[in-house]
Amino acid sequence: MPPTRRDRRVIIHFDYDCFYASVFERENPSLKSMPLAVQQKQIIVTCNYEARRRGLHKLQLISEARKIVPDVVIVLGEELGRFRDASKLLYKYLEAFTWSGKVEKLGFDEVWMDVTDLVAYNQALLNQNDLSNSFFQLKQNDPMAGFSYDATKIAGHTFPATRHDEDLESPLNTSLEPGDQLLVRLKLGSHLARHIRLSLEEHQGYTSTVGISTNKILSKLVGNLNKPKGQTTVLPPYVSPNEESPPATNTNNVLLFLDGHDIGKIPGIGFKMSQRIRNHVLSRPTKFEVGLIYGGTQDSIASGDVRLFPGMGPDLLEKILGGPGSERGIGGRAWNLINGIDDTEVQQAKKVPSQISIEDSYIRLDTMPQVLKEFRILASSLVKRMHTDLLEDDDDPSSESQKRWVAHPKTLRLSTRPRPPPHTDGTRTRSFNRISRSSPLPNFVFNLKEAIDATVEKLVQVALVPMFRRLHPQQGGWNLSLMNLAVTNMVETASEDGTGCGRDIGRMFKRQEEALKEWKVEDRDMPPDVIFAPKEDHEMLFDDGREVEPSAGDDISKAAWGNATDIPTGSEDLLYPTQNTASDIWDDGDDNNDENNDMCTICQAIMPAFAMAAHHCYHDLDE
DNA sequence: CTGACTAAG
DNA sequence: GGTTCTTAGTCAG
Repeated sequence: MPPTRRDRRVIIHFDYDCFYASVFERENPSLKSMPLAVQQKQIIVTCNYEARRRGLHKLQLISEARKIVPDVVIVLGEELGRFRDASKLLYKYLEAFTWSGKVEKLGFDEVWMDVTDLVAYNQALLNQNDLSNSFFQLKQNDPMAGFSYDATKIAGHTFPATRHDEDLESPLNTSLEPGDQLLVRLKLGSHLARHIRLSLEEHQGYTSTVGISTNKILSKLVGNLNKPKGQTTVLPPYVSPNEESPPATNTNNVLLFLDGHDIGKIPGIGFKMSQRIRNHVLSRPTKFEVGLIYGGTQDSIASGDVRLFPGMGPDLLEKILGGPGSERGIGGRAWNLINGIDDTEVQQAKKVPSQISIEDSYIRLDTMPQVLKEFRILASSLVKRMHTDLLEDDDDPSSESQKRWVAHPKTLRLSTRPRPPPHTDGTRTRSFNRISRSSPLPNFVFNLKEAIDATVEKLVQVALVPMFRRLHPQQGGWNLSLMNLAVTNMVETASEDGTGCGRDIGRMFKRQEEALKEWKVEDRDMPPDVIFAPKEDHEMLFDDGREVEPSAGDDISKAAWGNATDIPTGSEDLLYPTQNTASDIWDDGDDNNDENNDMCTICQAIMPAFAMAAHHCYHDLDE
């Protein structure tokens, strides 16, 4: 039994055409007429359509490409900053069209927009007597902002390309069957999509390929039918008329469209899942060429083969896909997907990423000096990324500082991909598995006054080297093919503009944030809820306080920093009270926090117990 | 919370 | 499952 459809939304999916190449063409328009390829390491990650016309394609070896198109222009695309910037700009441009703010990015070059509200508004505006001269209003409060369009026609391509059962040119707007209401909304959606797509090209210089439907997977998949710079709408009917009708695929455009796709092409069904499904449907394991032979499997299974397989349904899929480690409810979700049902919302933009990571791959990385060198390179990029992505201009006139952290990652993670040592019989079981260790992120990385190189060096010594030892306790023998550095576990800093999203979570922490604001370090460089205190065993201890023994601060010695010149010269790395006494910070509510406050034995300052360790560190370093 | 894994571009 | 580099999410313990 196929699940019930809820086609109440209009979703547009944007995919910028050969995005990396387009970024370079924008910077240098003369490239547009030439075959252009973007290189990372030894492969072409993307190329423009002139290059494709001459036989190049994505993920091709550079050497191969040079043979096929000797005069190909190859640009290096390993620095992702320019792509990130362009992606952000285009995202902001698209976001401005929406009323709901439901705009979701996938990677650098894809965006979904939920335009249900704009479409509904403009549907109500239609004049049934003059549909061909309609005006699409882009703003609710400005009847002049918008564009003219012919509401009797759909804009761009459709799936199916021609409709067999109904005349597209003669729609009525009201009191129709649900399917016809859907047609009207998709029509408006297609005109809006075209307008935005052409605006994007005219004003930003990027062409895109667009899909229009009622959910995320259908809009994404259908766009692929006409690329580049095309758009495609999935036409109704989205449901089969009724049970006694002929085979569903004749009358249900969603299934007609989806059934032809390889099962692994359905978004959400990746390699592992499609392999397990294939194994079951073919009732034998899919055979891979065991060696290095390229070509994969010749056993490809269409989505329709799966959907129509005897006994297929959520329960069977649960048996196939379920088990330890699998997502709960995966069977039902997969069943929905192959039926073209995806009720997941288009997510509103998060202002802060939930993770920032930097990685590099290596042919051979097996000595500590090499590792240290790469640590410095990676950590330096990471700290710079944190600056560009997590700092914003501080418009607070009462402060002279210009930047403040919008979020503080709490965790630092080091991942490596060890190359498995050649086994006894010489067979190398190459694995691409990663292993990782994480630790609290030291506060000093938030210090904007220190030079980046100094911050990086400290980070390497106090955090990365210890983590590396936990990851690879052996003295040698390892050889890494990849290292990745990440900061995760973002804690958003309370924002003053009341429009900040995540009010529910904000409310939870509001009281704590308010209280801790007073404990901020100069220029608000520091996270309000994290402190650190060096420990005697050359490892750093970081915590949110309540688990730190009050005596921890006594263990501090300059030796913990390796050498004296690395010691922070001032109090910049430490938290200390700036204005209020601690008592009025913690005594504001029904919670009884009195026992959390302590007085410093040296300077008599009152502060939460958890801050005492760091505070003592401050005194110790002054000696 | 940590660490492994899956999926996506 | 492969190429590169990155992000997001889920699950077990």
